[in-house]
Amino acid sequence: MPTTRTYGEACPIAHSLDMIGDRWAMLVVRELRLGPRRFSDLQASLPAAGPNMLAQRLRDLERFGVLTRRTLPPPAAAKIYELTEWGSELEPVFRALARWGARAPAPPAGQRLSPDSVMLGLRTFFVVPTEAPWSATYDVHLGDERYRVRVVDGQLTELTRTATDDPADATLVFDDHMAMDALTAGLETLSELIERGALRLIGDADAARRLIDAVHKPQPTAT
Amino acid sequence: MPTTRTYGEACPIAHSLDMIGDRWAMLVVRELRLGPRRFSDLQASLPAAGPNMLAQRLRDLERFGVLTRRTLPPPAAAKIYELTEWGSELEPVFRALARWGARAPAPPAGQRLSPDSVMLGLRTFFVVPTEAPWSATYDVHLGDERYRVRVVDGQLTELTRTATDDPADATLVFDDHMAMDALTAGLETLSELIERGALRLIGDADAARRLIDAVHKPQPTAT
DNA sequence: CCGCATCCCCAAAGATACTG
DNA sequence: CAGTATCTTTGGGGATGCGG
Repeated sequence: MPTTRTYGEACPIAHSLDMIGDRWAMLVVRELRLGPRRFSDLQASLPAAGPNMLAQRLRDLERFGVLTRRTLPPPAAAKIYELTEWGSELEPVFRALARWGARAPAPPAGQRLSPDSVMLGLRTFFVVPTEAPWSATYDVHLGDERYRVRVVDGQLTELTRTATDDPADATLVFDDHMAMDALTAGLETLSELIERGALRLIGDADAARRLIDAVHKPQPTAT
Repeated sequence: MPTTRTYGEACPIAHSLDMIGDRWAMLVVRELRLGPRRFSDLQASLPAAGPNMLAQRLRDLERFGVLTRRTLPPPAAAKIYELTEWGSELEPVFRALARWGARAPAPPAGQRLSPDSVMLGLRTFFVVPTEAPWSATYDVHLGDERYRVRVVDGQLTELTRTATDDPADATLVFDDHMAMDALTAGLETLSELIERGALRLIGDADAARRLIDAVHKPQPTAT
């Protein structure tokens, strides 16, 4: 009776890890946090995981009920993967993990950081303001990627990849998505970025400022 | 350029997983949530992980700053492992993971569940009451294990393994720790357990009831 | 081109035995 | 008690192939 590959515990933590604890599993789920993706999209986002690994994880996660495989209606008959309702409830786990990891004594340096990850940082480190709540829609351009953000009464209610041309209250255009990361990390200010040309702001500048002010990425702990 | 064993991303989630994403790592940390443990304690709690695995993970986690190895002052010159301040800040991650796993469509059945895990469920599913906050200390006996619980103004401020004989306001004695799990899951009530002799209550019965009433373990989602 | 399946290789995981 | 040493097994990483 060799190892059963599960932890064999009724503990809900162990059970969670049985489902999403395998290597790459959480990162696959992370890639679906901003909306459905195709196999090749996932492969492009996670190049270090081979296609076999990806297929394996997608099968497992589908079996557990974390995501579903769906075929889009014609004419766009593409197969997409998307989180189930229950799978999307991993959000608090990501939030806690990201907040913990951001405070690591030895932060990772000089590594890849995708536009998606930068935008997810917005959701992760967004803090609902106790006073002066506001409402606004935003378009955020990160290089070639475009995102739609919606804040209602100080709550971040929407954050998706988008292709719509609906006008937003404010549009933030970053040529380099790392500039946006520096912004959310508090390493640079909106004004500084605009001055050095890393950010173009269209529309309601005050709304843009409110959004950025609500994001507080913690700094590493002193060792 | 062989595999770097890390995800190679600056994303805080990926970085967290680089540190605590390896197999057994999270469960090792879980074992330290109720206080320091010796190597042999950990091995007894995680028998499926061999001593080599355990030693490896402890080394890794120490290197990352999640836990420290410390030698107790004489005469009890035992080596113990305990979470660092930063390591103990994984608590929200465990909370989120446990809450998610508890709602799994296909819950794990008939598997091991340690007394420690049962007590940790108390912390995980404890909800601070919005009204009528109270304060009390508790002794909880789960088979041979004893735990000290402290609630101050409705906040669960302490939950540790203990050996003290300080009298508590209320003492709950379970011969079988699974009875306590059934209680926190809402499958049985305090009164039922007492009636069938699975629970003996000493001291302030009202305080005991308040504690149990504040624990709400969610049920699996309908599929 | 998209969505995998297959194959090979090596690094972790797992089991067992043993030692300071 | 607190691990290390050794050996076997398994799963991950990488490349390639192949049907739809």
